[in-house]
Amino acid sequence: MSTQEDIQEKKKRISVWIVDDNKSFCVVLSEALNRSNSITCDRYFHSSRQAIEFLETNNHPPQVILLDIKMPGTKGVDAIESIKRIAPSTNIIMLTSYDFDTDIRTSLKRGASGYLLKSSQPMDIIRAIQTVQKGGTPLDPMITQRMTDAFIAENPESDAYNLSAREREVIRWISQGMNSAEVAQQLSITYNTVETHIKNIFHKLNVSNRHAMVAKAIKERLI
Amino acid sequence: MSTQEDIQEKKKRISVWIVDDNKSFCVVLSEALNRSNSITCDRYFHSSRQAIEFLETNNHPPQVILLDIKMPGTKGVDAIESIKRIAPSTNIIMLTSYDFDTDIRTSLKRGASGYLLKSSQPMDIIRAIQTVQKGGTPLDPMITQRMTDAFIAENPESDAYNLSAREREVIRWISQGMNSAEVAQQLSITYNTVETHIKNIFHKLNVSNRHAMVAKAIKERLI
DNA sequence: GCATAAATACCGGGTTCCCGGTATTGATTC
DNA sequence: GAATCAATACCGGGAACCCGGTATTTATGC
Repeated sequence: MSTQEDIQEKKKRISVWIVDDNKSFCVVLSEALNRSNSITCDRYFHSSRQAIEFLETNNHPPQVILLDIKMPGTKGVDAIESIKRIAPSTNIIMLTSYDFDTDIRTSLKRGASGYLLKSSQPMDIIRAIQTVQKGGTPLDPMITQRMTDAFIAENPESDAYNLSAREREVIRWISQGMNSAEVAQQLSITYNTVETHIKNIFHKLNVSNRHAMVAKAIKERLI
Repeated sequence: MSTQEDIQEKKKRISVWIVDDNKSFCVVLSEALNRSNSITCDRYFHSSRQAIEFLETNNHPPQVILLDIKMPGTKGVDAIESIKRIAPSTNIIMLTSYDFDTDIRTSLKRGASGYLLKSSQPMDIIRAIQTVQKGGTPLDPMITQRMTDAFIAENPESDAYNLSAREREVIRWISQGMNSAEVAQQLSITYNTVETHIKNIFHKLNVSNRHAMVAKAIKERLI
């Protein structure tokens, strides 16, 4: 294989880190991942602390982190927010040996992109990494079912901000690219009212400008 | 059941429309959906045109539309963009009897949120509707696999706009709520450079302000 | 070596946004 | 009927954004 092809190959591969206290699990999984031609497992860590420290001093975060939920020291669930703060664009897939509803929910709430059982086949994990890079939410079917049942009854996070229908409507048009004047015309209300709605949304979502509002609304599916 | 409970019950249910030329399929599926306690199938249409017309004159779009991909007249794939234009927040799940890669890709590109085989059990469809409302992407496992294989080799849509790594980085920080000055500090470049990057992104994404940029970048998974 | 593209940097001026207020109406709730 | 909330509306000023330029350096490609 020539150097050029080699570089091209590397570019295509999805970069992945593993964070798991079980050393042999890390070795086995990283080898399996590297055998696939779409993923490179750059490195693995045996504690959240080590991974976060490396992330902070290094300016090349991976595209995906596989994060064990149950570890000595900082728990996986607690590491999510730190990781997301340092590397907002890195997708996190949680790995777990057991399945407590609360942990699943907490993880997804804090920014994890997926949730898999450690008993999954390497092929399933590879597929999950690919899925998450394309924007999907890889969840073990067992977990999906459990989540669906548990989540659907109560109100999801989406309702936590108490946005009114009108406010959501304003966000929708704003996210289409309209400015306040255009939204006003669209909704047949005055410019001032639109501005008031936006100010109220800012408070409810705890943001201070439109782009953050749009980002939060889309990411948290408020609109 | 009292009236209050009745109203509360209705509020919780996910509103769904079915668009499928097969009349008995519509009847059977809508009955199955209504039997669940989480979904209300408000109405069904036997052509995309009818559904779109109703959507235009009515200001209560459903939360989810199940859309057959193969219909006489306007094809399901072509209806997606019209539906998304009228009701941007409505999630669309495509139904299909067959599975061509191109159709799957086109549908997702145009804004569909999921893709199911019509041979799926009603229970699977119910779960898919719930999934899509929580932000997931329900895809039939058969389809997922096919997609993953086909998509991963070539560059995904995300590359169509030719955003540079630096530009994506700028969008990421902007979408966190930072202003240009803060992004400049974050990236150790000047305010002017950030503004230049943003201007260039505007051109590439064909938008004219930050909130549209953020919305597009997130929706099309550019960041 | 020359074209192309990415990343960097600067300027000026018009527009829009952001934020602090205040206030009225109508519907719901207690 | 008082309180609360959503939706409506207005004002003013300072900050940030948008857009039209121009320009240099470095890296990549042919």
